[in-house]
Amino acid sequence: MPELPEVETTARFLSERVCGALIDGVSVHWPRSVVCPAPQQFERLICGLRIEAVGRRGKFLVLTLSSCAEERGPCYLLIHLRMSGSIDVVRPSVPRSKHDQVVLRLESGKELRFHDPRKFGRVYFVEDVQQVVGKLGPEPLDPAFTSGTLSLLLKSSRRAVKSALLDQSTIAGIGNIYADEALWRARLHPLAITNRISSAKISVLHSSIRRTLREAILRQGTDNGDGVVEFGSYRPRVYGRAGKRCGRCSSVIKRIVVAQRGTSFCPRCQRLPLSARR
DNA sequence: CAAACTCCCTGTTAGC
DNA sequence: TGCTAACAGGGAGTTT
Repeated sequence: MPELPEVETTARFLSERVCGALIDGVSVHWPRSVVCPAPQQFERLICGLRIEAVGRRGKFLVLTLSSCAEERGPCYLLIHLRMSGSIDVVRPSVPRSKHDQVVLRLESGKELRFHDPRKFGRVYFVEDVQQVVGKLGPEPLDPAFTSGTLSLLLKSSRRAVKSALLDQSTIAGIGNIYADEALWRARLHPLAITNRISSAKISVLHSSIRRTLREAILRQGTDNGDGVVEFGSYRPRVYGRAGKRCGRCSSVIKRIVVAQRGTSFCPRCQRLPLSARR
C-alpha cells in the first residue's frame, strides 16, 4: 500500500513526465473516486488547465494546476492512492484497464491514468489545499520535525505508540508498513504507551522514523510482491514477516493486532518495558 | 479525549 | 476442480 515513500516516488515520477502539460480531456469512470466537486463539474473544470507542479503532502499527491488565461489563482488536484491506487502515464493507444477510474488526456499525447482496483482511492479538486490536508500532522522528513516535536506529540496523549504513528493528524504519511519498520528500528514495542516513553527513546524513534522513510524513498518504496502495486526494492525487516526470523537477533517475529491493524514485531528486540505498560 | 467499530471495495486465499 | 466465505487494509464517520 502506498505510504509516504511510495507516494513520494510517484510524485517524482509524475513530476518528470507531466509538468507543464496541458489537460485537454478528462473522464471519470468511477464517480465515487471523485470526492469534490461533482464528477461532471470535475471534468469540466479541469479541462484546459495546465499542470504546473507535482508534490506530496502526507500520503496525498498534490498537482498544482493553473489556467492558461491566468484570470484566477492556481487550483489543486489531490490524489490519495489509499490501498491499491497507482498512476500510469501512457500513450492513449495503450489499452485502458477496467480499473482506470479517472483519466486525464494531455495535449502532449499522453494520458495520466488513476488506476485503482479496490476503488478506495480518492481524488479532490479544490482551490484551497488546506481544505483537504488541513488536519494532517507534520511532515516527518521536514527539518522542522525534530525530536522535540515528536516528544510534544507523544506526550500529549496516552495511547499505544503504533496507534499514534498511524494517526495522520499526529504525523503525516506513515502507514502500517513504516510504522512497524520504524518501531523495529527503534527497538520499541508497538504497544508502548506514548506518554511513558523516555525522551531518549523518543529521540531514537525520531531518527528511526526518518532513517526508515529516507531509506525507503532511496529504494523507491517497498517491494511488496503483492502484485497489486509494484514499487521499489525496500525489504521490510518485520512488516509481513511474522513467523520468520528477526535479522538482528533471529527470534521469531510475532504478529498481533493494534488499532485494528495487523502488527509485526520482534518480541526480543522490541520488549515492552514495565514502565511503559498500561 | 480516545478507542472501538462500521463502511467502503475487490483480489487473494483458505476451507470445503 | 470449482465454489464460497473470510480477510486485508486507509481513513472518514459514528458510537461508546
